[in-house]
Amino acid sequence: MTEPKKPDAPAATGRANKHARDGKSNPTIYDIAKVAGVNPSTVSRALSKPGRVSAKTQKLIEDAAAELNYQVNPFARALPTGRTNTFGLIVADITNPTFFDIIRGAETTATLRDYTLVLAESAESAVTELTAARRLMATVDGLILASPRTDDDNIRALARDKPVVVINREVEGVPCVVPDVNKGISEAVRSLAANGHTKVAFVAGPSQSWMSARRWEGVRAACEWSRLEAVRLDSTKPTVDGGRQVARDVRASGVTAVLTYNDLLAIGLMQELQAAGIVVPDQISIVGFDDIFGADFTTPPLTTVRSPLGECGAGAATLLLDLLHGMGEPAGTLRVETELVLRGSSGRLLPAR
Amino acid sequence: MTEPKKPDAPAATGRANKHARDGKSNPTIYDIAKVAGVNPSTVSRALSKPGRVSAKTQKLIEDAAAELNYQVNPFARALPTGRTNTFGLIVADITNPTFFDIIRGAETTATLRDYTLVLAESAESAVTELTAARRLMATVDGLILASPRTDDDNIRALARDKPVVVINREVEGVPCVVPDVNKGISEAVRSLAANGHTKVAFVAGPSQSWMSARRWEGVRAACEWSRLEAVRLDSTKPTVDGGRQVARDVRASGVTAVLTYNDLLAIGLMQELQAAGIVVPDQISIVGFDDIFGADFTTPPLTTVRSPLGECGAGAATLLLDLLHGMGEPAGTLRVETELVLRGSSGRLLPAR
DNA sequence: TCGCTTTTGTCAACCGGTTGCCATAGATTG
DNA sequence: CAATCTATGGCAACCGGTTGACAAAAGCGA
Repeated sequence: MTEPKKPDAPAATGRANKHARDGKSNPTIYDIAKVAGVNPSTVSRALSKPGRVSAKTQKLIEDAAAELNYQVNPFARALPTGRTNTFGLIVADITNPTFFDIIRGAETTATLRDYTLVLAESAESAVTELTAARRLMATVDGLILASPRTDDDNIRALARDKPVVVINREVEGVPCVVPDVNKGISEAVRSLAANGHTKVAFVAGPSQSWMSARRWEGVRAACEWSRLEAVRLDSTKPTVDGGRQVARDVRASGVTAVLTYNDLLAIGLMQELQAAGIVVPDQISIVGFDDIFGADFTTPPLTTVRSPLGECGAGAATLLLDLLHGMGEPAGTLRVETELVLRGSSGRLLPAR
Repeated sequence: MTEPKKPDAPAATGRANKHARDGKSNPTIYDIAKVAGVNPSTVSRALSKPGRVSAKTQKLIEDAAAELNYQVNPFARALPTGRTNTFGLIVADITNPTFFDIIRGAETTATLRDYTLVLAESAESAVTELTAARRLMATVDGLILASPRTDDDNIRALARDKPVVVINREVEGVPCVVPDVNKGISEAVRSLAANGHTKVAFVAGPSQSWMSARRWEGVRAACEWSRLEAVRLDSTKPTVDGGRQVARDVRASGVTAVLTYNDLLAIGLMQELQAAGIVVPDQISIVGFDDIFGADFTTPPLTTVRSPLGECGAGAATLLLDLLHGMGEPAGTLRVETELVLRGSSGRLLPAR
């Protein structure tokens, strides 16, 4: 009974017909083929290889597809080709607002180009991150790593498998999207210098954070240029809580202005200092990084070096998709501009009363 | 030169061997079968049907799988079964912090149970939402809709296809997770009443928002109970900006306390009122909803009715996964508690100076 | 009108698991 | 010890597109 053709059948008297439809599950290219009176492979070509079939047949097939309300089965397509029209995005912490805009930028670009975004979180752990990355690798066409904690070699290993784009970090041999901190930082430091500050602190982020190192470098260089003294303080974690905890060190350091690794730290620091009766910015100026959601909720609103996070997400997605479609070269770093957003938390030092 | 096999090789004389490995692509169950000396179908059973094969064979196969570093091909599995170990989450706005915790809750639960989360955004549009939902439906096992804008009938239609769970809205016949507003609201209103307020306003959210309607109902009922006068004001959009815009109406309404549909509106409103020189809470009390990230960044920090958003996300994911695994009944609504978070933006009215 | 190139459609073999059905071997029972 | 049952592994047909090879058809110049 494996004989699919019935030599004597007058009409479609489907017996053990292989691709018989019973109106139950979704229509397939076989159904379309039957309706349009062509071979299934012709349908496949019409639907995915523009120009491969004649305009006439194309139209015929498209009409049949529309009539049947056909939708390709992504798995059936993925099985032989490996393509899934999907890419993964791994962030360190979904509730960290730094990533919100990155996620949105990537999602928007994905949808725009008919891709689906798969999201995973690493919970700030390098091993979780790598596990998630490996897991995703199986089902996506490419991967975006936002502020990855994994080391360079592992990232390169992933990148050998499928296209990978890194955000907020530079990895040799892997395409990256990083905010160029210099412009924003020098604006910030110049502004502080102009307001009479002479000694500033930088509150660093996680020790393995590539970006934290870049920012500290930038701050130190800018301070040198402006002839300010710069000191570096460590934080326990890059959160509001971490900011509160570092307040002691900040006061002890005797600086009149602070730049922090990120806005969260800045906000926590400001809260703690204010709780201790210190007036911002009269007694101390505070400058954050990133301009996250909520940075302007504080009183005074936070001065910060804005990174165009949405742009980073969108840029990384674009880079990845271009890579997937064979356009453009594999490596290279995309730099996006940063700028100072001057709000109320920084300004002129008032003489002590 | 496309001939990879040498027909005269002495060993491993794979002829037109169907599942010949060349060490290139990923190992398959056929490779395992060969190594373990069993049939591929036995491998399949050993790997996915616990108990179907003998312990001895099981071990044999597992060892071979480990040795080859085998990973199932999700597409090959999905094709015949339809199962993908994936579910979708659609939110109205990725950058709205209300959804952050929902996303995290869902993601955490997903990872915990070996599922992958696919995220999509509807950009607050009912049609985009439906499109995204339909698109996702093809590739996921189930769907979570957070604060959907689509109408009930369309949601039910989706739910007929695959399991759907709704957050922040009740849809007859579809399992839902909703914060039970009453406890939090009555706490809030009682607190206002105790502080001498007699007339409060509720700033509503989007007109199609089910949750906004519930909250207004809750506020009105609680006010009636506490013998307060309640008025309802409309907002243009449920954002910080919308909050700023509604400030005029709030002042015109002559109330001394305001509850807003969400924290974003509350924050915007507070900013605008403060900019006009009004002191919060001395001259007006403000209470938000949700307790989003950043609600405590403001000065004074925002009093708000907290919804356990993370719990909602996790609960919805759990509900969905249980449904997918045949446990539990299809419908029913999961209610989570809300509570008042008393911070500085509400309190006793000071007599006008 | 004929041979030659270019389209265009068909055939069939995949991609890699899953699963119903069946055969066999070992266990159980009378 | 024969008869029956059950646990286990094998066979082969799917799931639904994709694609290389090829043949039929069409276009075209001489």
